[in-house]
Formats: sequence, C-alpha cells, structure tokens
Amino acid sequence: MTELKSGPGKTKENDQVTTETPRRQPTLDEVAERAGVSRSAASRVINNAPHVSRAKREAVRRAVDDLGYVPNATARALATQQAGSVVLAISGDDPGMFADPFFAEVVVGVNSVLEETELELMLSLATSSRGQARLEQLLRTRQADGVMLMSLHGDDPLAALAANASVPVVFGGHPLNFEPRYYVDADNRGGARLATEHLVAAGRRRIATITGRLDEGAGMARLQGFQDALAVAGLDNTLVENGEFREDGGSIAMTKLLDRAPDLDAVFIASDQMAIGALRVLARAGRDVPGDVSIVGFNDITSARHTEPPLTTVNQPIHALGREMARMLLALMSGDQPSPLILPTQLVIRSSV
Amino acid sequence: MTELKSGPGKTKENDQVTTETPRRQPTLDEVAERAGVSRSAASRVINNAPHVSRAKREAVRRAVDDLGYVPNATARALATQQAGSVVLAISGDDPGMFADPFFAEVVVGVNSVLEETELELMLSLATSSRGQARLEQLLRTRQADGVMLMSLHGDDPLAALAANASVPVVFGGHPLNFEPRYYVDADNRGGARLATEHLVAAGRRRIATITGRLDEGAGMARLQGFQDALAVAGLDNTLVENGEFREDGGSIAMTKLLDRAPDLDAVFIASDQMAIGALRVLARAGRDVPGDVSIVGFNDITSARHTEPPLTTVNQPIHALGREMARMLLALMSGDQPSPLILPTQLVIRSSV
DNA sequence: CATCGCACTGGGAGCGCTTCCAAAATCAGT
DNA sequence: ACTGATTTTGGAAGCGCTCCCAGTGCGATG
Repeated sequence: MTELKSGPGKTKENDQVTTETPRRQPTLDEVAERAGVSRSAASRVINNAPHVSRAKREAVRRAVDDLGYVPNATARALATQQAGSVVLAISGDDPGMFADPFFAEVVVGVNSVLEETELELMLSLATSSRGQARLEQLLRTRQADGVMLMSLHGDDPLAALAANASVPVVFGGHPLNFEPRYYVDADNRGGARLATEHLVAAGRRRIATITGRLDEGAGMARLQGFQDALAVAGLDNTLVENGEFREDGGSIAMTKLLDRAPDLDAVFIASDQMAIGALRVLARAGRDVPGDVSIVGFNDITSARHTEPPLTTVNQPIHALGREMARMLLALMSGDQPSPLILPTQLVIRSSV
Repeated sequence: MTELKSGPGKTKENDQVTTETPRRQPTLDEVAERAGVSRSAASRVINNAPHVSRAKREAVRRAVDDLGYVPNATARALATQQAGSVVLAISGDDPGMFADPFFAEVVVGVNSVLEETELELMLSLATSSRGQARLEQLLRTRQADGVMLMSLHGDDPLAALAANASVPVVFGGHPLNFEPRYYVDADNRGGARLATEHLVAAGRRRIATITGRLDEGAGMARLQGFQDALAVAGLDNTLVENGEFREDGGSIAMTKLLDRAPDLDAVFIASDQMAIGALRVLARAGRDVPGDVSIVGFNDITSARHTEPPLTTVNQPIHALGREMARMLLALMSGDQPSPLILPTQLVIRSSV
C-alpha cells in the first residue's frame, strides 16, 4: 500500500470520475458573480452593513438562496480575528469529575443563552496536565473568544493563566487564592448558614460538620457559613471533620465524628453524596435520623429525595449558574464590565431534621 | 465619547502610548525571519515535514521557543480545510434532557480519547429547532471535521442531515428509522433479555414491563429484549405499559399496570428513574418488593443503590460508549471503515428481585 | 453652472498558514 | 571535472472572508 505518496492524479481533476457531485460549498465570490455585484457588496449584504442599494441587496439575497450559500466560519474568523466560539473549561485533578450531574446542568444553563447567539460552545475538561496545556493554547491562539472557568481548586495553574489571558474570563464559583474580577457563584456560605440555623432552630446543640475539600472555594465557604451560624448561636464549632466529596468520604468522616463526639445530635454535611455515606454509618451505628441526630446536606441532588429518610438539603440554582456565567461572558465580550454575581441558595426541607 | 469613530492615530503606531505590551502572538513569518529561513521552511519544521536541513530545523526550533510561537489554528484550518474539531451533538425535544447524568458520562468517555489528539470538542445541544439549524450549518460550513450524534428519536430531522453530511458521522445508539452506517450502541436488547430472564429464573410468571419512549431505539430495543425472554419462557408478554423516561412516568404506568393486572408478580422497567416512581406506587399500594413483586430497572444510575429496596438493574458501559464513539469517529476520519459496535450490558443484582 | 456632500461601488490588501513548483544546492557516479 | 539524480529552498498562489479607500455618480447648494 502506498501510503504517504500522493496519488498520481491531482485532486482537482478527478471530478468526472464519480458522477456524484460532492458539491463544494459556494463561496462569496460565486454569490457576488451570480448577483452581478462585487464581492465587497455581497459581503455587506451578508453582514447587513449599510451602503448597498436596494436592488443589489436583493440580487445578492436571491443569489444566496439559489446557491444555498453559507459563509465559511473559518475564513470569517481569520479575517475578523474572532473565533466565534467560547469555551467552558472544567478544571480539576479528577478526570471523571465532570461526570457529576452538577456540570451537566451548568452546561444546559450555558447552552440556553448561547443558543440565542452565533457562538459555538467548546468543552474543555482540563483534568490532565495535557488538557490544561491544550486549554492554554486554545486561549493563546485565540481559538475562542471567551472562557468560563469552573472548579479550580487550591493552587490551580489555570487561575494564573486565566488572569492574563487575552480573552475575557468569567469564573464559575469563587476560587480561594485570589479575587477574580468576574465571577458568578452560588451563595454557599449563606446556604450553609441557613442549613446550620435550621439545625439550631430544631433545638440541636451538639452540631458537627463534615466539610468538603477545603482547597476549593465552595468547600471553604460552606464551612464558614456553618461557623457563622454557630457563632451567632454561641455554640461549639470545633466538631469539624473533613472528607472527600464522595460517598465514602462521608462514611469515613462520620465514623470519626461519632468517635470523637458520641453525643453529637446534628451534622451539617457539605454535599449530599457525603450525606448518603454518613447516613449509612449512622444507620449502622443504630442512631435514628432525625430522632437521635439531624442531618442537612448540600446540593439537592436527585438521590437526596430517595435516601432513608429523605434528606433535608440546600439547593443551589445550577442552571442559573450556567446561564449567568454565559450572560456575564457575553457582556464582557461586548465591552461591558459586569459586577460579580452571587446566586441565592435555598433550604429544602425534607425529613432528616 | 467618540465611539465608532476610529481614533486619529493608526492602530499600529500607538505602541509607545502604553508601556505595557499586550504582545500580539508571533506569526510564522516572524519565526522564519528570526531563524533566517523562509516561511515555507519554517512551516515544514512546525509540521515536521521532510526536506529541511538539520541546521535550519534547529534554528527554527530555537526561534519558536524564543518567541513562544504557537500556530494560529484558524489560519491553519483555513489553509488545510480542516477544522481541527469534532462535535458531540445531543438531539432531542427536551432542552433539559442533557441534564441526564448519562450524557455527562458519555462526554467524559469522549473526552478521554480526544484528549490524546489535537481535536477540540464542541458541544451542540440541538434541542430547539434553532439549535438544529445551527448544527446543520456547523456541518455544512465544515466547522467540524466529524460528528457524534446521540439520541435521535423517531422522526428526527437530524438523521437525514447526518446521512448526507460531508463529514463523518457516528451515531450513539441505534436510531429506529434507518440503519446508520456507523454507530456504537449498548446491547439494550440483550440487557433487557437478561433482566427478564432473571425475573423468570426467580420463579415469576406474571411479568409486566414499563417501556420508555418507543420512538427511540433504546426504548424499543428494551421492549424487544423483554419479549424475547418471555417468548422463550412461554409466558404472556402483553402486560406492557409505556411511560415517559421520568420518575412520574414510572408512577403513572405502574398505577395503570396494577389496575390492569393486580396479580402481577414482577415488572421489568426500562429506566431506573421510572423504577423509582414505580417503587413508590408499589409501596403505597402495600405491595412488598421483592416479596410480592420483583422489580428490575435499567441504567444503574447512582440513585439505584439507595432506593428501598436497592434496585436490581442493568448496567451499561456509558463511559465506554463515549470512548468508542470517539474512537470510531477518529477511525473514520483517518479513512478507515470501522464496523458498528455493540457494547455489552450487565445485570447488577441487588435486592429488588 | 460650478461646487460640495453623500450614499454607493468595487478593487485590493490583508488575516496566518499550507503547499505547489521551479530554481538552487548537494550528492553520487563515472 | 562533468552529468544526472536527489534534496533543499523560498517565492508565490491560494484558502474565503472583511474592510479600508479611492473613485463614481447624483442631487443639493450657492
């Protein structure tokens, strides 16, 4: 098999070999010619710019229809120096982290506003360092006109990258290490406070918490909200155990907590997945929920309504988060300077308190 | 404020106005100049093509490093007529359908193979007709070099579009109306048969099913698998109720089923969400699961292990589905003609049978 | 009737890269 | 040292579009 050698016939000349016409897309020149106008005029019509007579304008329109012309986005991008796309980047060290339904819903939100524009959505799961490098190039070569960046943990190198990117960047969530200029976040701290206050209001006095990763903004904010509430109530806030944002993370942390403070009567858990794990441990330990100990989770994942008992939790407007990130990016791209946005969270009361 | 009027000085000349240099990306010409070679030579080095002397090759490499040159993807795309990206399109009539964690995991699978390549991933949620039109353009203007198309239901217009697209298309799942040339699907029929056989083996004789949308390949395949198993067992297969792929779809269908056949002793349900709804109805009706009636679901969503009782269900390799779609597309793009692929499904036994 | 202002018009120069091709340089082989 | 084969080399022509700009015509103005 000859592989790298190009075949003998020139590509352009084997048209007649096959009767089927793969029909190259018509170009602007062809449209112009058919309409009997200059390319410039045709271009103006396409972009409906002024300075073209009614007659020509219509001639061009007709030609476009006849030929089924669609402007070549790549050429346009090259000429205008605008990619016509934005990227949603999810950073993190776990390749599978995007599998969290959370992101799926963010995507839907983002899409809902992008759909109204001409912008395409690129997805960049910058988990591996390879992925991060790719994202970096993407920005440096301006293959995208803007970025929505989510979930940077601790010392995420992407943060710096984003800071001096040549395109607008909006953050989803509030990174820990620095104050991004533009971001939209859910009110994690407020939500956590709400949850904890709910526990206090229910008469609980020995309240613990299981935190998520404290090198992420959300994890830290939820811990702070917890402490806020306890400070106000004048209760002990040292019953803190931290775990991975997973089911087993919750189990492990709950076990430790039970060890440290067998008398605890409530725990605020920074994610529903962890809460599920904790619930399991509690059941095994013979503690009744909510009889002996009350539980509040965070996120309001669908599973939360099917736990035993159904989980009281904090709902955050994920779809809105995506939507607002996209809106903010659009604003930025059109030259505005939007203010950061914090979306309200809400307590969803079920039966675990 | 002068707005649209361009300032008096030409853009290129105001370098010294601001001390900060926003530093335009270097171009290939600049690299060539610095390396003292022609642009063609530089290009060859970048694409490591042959016909360039060792000395020049190194000079260019050095220049690239010094300048931090990164090829402009858009220009390259225009010159090569290759976009350098592929799109994952999810079609459907429900805008929020992508929120199903199923897709999130497919994306992760797709990403895992794309990450090894230079290809970017574009996401197209073609739910609205606007979205579909956009996708169509995307393909017509060759903004993407290939498509992975998922979840077309019944008379999805995208099917036709895809059929005569000018770029390779691989289907995720097997559409109902036509036989796609390239697709990867999960063995829905086999999985359903497995599930039903499991019910038969458990001694059940009055077995019903709740189907999903029958205008989708997967929904239909699961029904067929169910019927296959019953035919072999010589049992009645007319206890079929169809519902929406949602929790309440399951509840409604289960209610009807209980009405039609109060004596049923098992039901195979085409999705876990529906199974959850059905479980709820069963509990309310005082039927014990699995004592009075056995249940098998489909999909093995995370919630499935937290239902009461934990749900026996059919697991499909979602990550692999995404991975294989991407692989197949890659193969197609490099000129191969891969065969359709059907991924095995697996029965996950928990406590609902 | 000469002059000015303006809405059109199309030529042409890019955008940054690939790639064809003819010319130059190098390498063998005698 | 000379010819033919083989590499290297860089000029130049695109890829398809945008947009600047000089030019053309025409009604309005003095």
